[in-house]
Amino acid sequence: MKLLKQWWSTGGGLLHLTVLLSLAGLRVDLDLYLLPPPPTLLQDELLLLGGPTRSAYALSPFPASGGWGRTSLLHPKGRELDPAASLEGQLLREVRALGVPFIPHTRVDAWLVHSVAAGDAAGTHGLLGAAASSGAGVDGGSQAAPGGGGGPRAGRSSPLAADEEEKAPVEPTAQVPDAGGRASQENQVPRERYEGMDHRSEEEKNEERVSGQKEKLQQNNEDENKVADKPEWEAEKTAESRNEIHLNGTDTSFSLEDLFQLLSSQPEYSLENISEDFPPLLGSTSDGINSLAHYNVNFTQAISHDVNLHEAMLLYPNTTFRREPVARTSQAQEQFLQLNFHSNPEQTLPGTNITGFVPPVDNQMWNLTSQDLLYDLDANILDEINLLSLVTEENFDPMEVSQLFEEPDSLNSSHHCNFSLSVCDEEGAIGYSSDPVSPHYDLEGAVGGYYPESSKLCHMHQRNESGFHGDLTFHIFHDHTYHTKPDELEPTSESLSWPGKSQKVSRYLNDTHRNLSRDEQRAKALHIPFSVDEIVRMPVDSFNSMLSRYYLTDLQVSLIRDIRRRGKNKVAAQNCRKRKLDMILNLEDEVCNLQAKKETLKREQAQCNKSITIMKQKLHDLCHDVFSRLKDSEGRPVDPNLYALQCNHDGTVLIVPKELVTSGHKKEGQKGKRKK
DNA sequence: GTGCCTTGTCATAGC
DNA sequence: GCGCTATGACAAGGC
Repeated sequence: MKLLKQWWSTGGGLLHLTVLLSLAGLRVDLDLYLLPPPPTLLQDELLLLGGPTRSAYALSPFPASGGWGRTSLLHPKGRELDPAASLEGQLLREVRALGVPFIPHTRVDAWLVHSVAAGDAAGTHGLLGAAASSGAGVDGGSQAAPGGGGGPRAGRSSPLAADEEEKAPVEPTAQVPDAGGRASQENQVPRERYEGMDHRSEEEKNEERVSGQKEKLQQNNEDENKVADKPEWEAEKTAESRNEIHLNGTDTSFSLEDLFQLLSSQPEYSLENISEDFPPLLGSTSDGINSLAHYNVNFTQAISHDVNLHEAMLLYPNTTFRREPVARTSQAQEQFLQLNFHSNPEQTLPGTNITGFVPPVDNQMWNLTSQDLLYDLDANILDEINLLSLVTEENFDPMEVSQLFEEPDSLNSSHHCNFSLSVCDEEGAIGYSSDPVSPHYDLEGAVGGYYPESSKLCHMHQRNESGFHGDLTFHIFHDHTYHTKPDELEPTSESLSWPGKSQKVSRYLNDTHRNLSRDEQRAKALHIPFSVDEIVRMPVDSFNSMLSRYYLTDLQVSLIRDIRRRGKNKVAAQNCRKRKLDMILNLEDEVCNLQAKKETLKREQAQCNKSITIMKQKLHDLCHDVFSRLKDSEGRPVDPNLYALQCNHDGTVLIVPKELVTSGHKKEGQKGKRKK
C-alpha cells in the first residue's frame, strides 16, 4: 500500500493499480485507475472524499451494489520518490505476498485498495490504514521497505489509525489535491474554493476529523472483528463451497466480486472496510469524468504495456465465451474496444500497438468499461483458473475430467484452449513429435510420454471443439526432447506452408488421421468409453483401476490394451528413430571433426617436414663451411665427400672418414638388431 | 511401376 | 510375471 501511495505520488493524477493474475505462467494484468477528484466537486463531496486537507481520489470500477469500488488515498505530501526504485516490481512482490487461499495450484495476485473515506481520512479503514500503521504512515510510505513488515497483511493488526491520527491532523490546512503536481497546478481554484467554503477553524476541523476518525476506527475495528470472527466458519465455508463448486465445475459463475468477497473474508482485505457512505464518485458526480480534462490526465500512461486481460482475450476474435454472460461479455468487449480503440488514434503508445484512449466523455461508458473489464475477469479468466486448478490438482483424475467433458455444457469453450495453450507453452519444450493431431479428434492413437500435468492440460486442449488453431504451429519441430506430446502439434496452414515440410506434414497428417481413426473407429465400434488418448497416457494403476471400475467385455479390454500398447510403442518408435537420427547426426559431426583434425595434423606434418628440410640444409651449409676451412697436415683442403663431422656426447667434434662412419653405423645397426 | 521416405505395428530383448 | 522401453524388421501409404 505504501508503494501504491508512492506510485500515486509519482504518477500524478493517475494511479495505476495492477491486479495481476498468474495463471500457470500466463500473466494477465488488469489495470485499474484511480482518478483524482474532479475539481468541480462541491465541498461536502470533497469532504466525503477526504476533505480539502488532503487529496482524495476515487475509484469506481464496480457498481454501487458491489459497495467496494470507492477508494480514496491520502496524498503523500508530494514526497519525492527514488526514481531508481522499481515500484512496480516492489508492488508485484507485495501483491504476491498477499497470496490467495482458495484457488488451488493457481496464483491469483490481487491488490485491493480499500477505501479510506473522507471522514476517516486517517486511514482507519483498509489497507491504507494498515500501511500507515505499519510504521510508514503516509509520509513514510516511500521509505518503507516493500514487504518488509509494512505490507498490507503485516500492518493490519496494528492500531492502524494511530499514526494517521497523528499525522492526519498534523497538517490540517488545505492541501490541494495536487495529485503529484500535475493536478495541483490545475486545481488552484478548487483549493481556494474548498478553503473558502469551509468557515470552520482548522482546529475545529481537526478535532472533528479526529473524533470522526476515532469513531470510524472503532467502527472499523468492530467491523474487522466481525469479519475476523465470521470468516472463521462463514467465509471459510464460503470459500470452500466456492472451491468445491468450481472444482466440480457445476458453477461457473465465479466472479471477480466473489474473489474480492472472498478476500474480504480476511480482515485485512475486508471490503466491508470500504466506506459505503458515499455514492460512487463517478456515478454520483456527473462531472466526474468530464473533469478529467481539468487534470489533463494522460490516459495513455494508464494503459498497461503488459499483456492485459482483454488483450489476451481479444486477441482471439473467434473466441466465444461459453457462459451465461455472452451478451454481456460481448458488450463488455465492445465497450472495451470503445475504451481502447474509440479514441484518438493519434494517441498511440510508442513502442506498443495499443491505441491510447482519451478520457471517455460519458460517465456511463467509463463505469461500464471499468466494470465490464472486471466482469470479464469474472466471466472468463476465473473460469480458466478453475479449470486450471482442476486439471492441476494432484488428485486429478482423468476420468473425472473425461466425465466432465462428456457433459454437453461443460468445459468446452474455446478460451479454455487459449489457456491450455499458454500453459503448455510455458512448459517449454513440448516434446519431440511430428505427430500433429487435430483437436477435432477426440480420440487419439499416439501420445507422447510426457509429463502428466501437461498431458492433462493438453487433454483439455484437444477436447475443445472450437477449432482453435492457435500458435501451436510455432512449436512444431522446435523441440528435441523425447517427451512427445504429439497432440499439441496442431498443424495449421502456416505449418503446412512451411517450405520443405509441408508435404511431409500433410502426408503425415493424412496418415496419422487415418491411423488414428482406425483405432478410434475400433474403440467406437466397441463402445469403449475412453478416449484413445486417455487409454495410452494413463498410468498403470489408473489404467487398471479404470478397467476394473467399468464393466468391459473381454473384447473391449483386449482392444483397450492393444490401443495402449500400440500407442506407447508408437511413441517409443518415434523416440527411437529420433534417437537414431540424432546418433547419425552426432556421428556425422564426429566424422567432420575427425576429418578436420586430420587436416590439421597433415598441415602440422608438412610444416615439420619443411622445418626439417631447412635444418638439413643449414646443417649441410655449416658442414660445407667447416670443411672449407679445414686443412690436412699437408695444407690441402679436406674433401667433404671423404670425411664427415662427428659430434660426440662430450661436445667434441671429430673429423672422421666416411668409411668409418658408415661401418660404425653398420655395427651399431647390427648391435641393435642383436639386442632386439 | 518403382524407389524412397515416413510412420505404424509387431516381435523380441532387456530392465 | 508384468509392464515398459528400445530396437530391428516389416508393411502400408504417399510422393
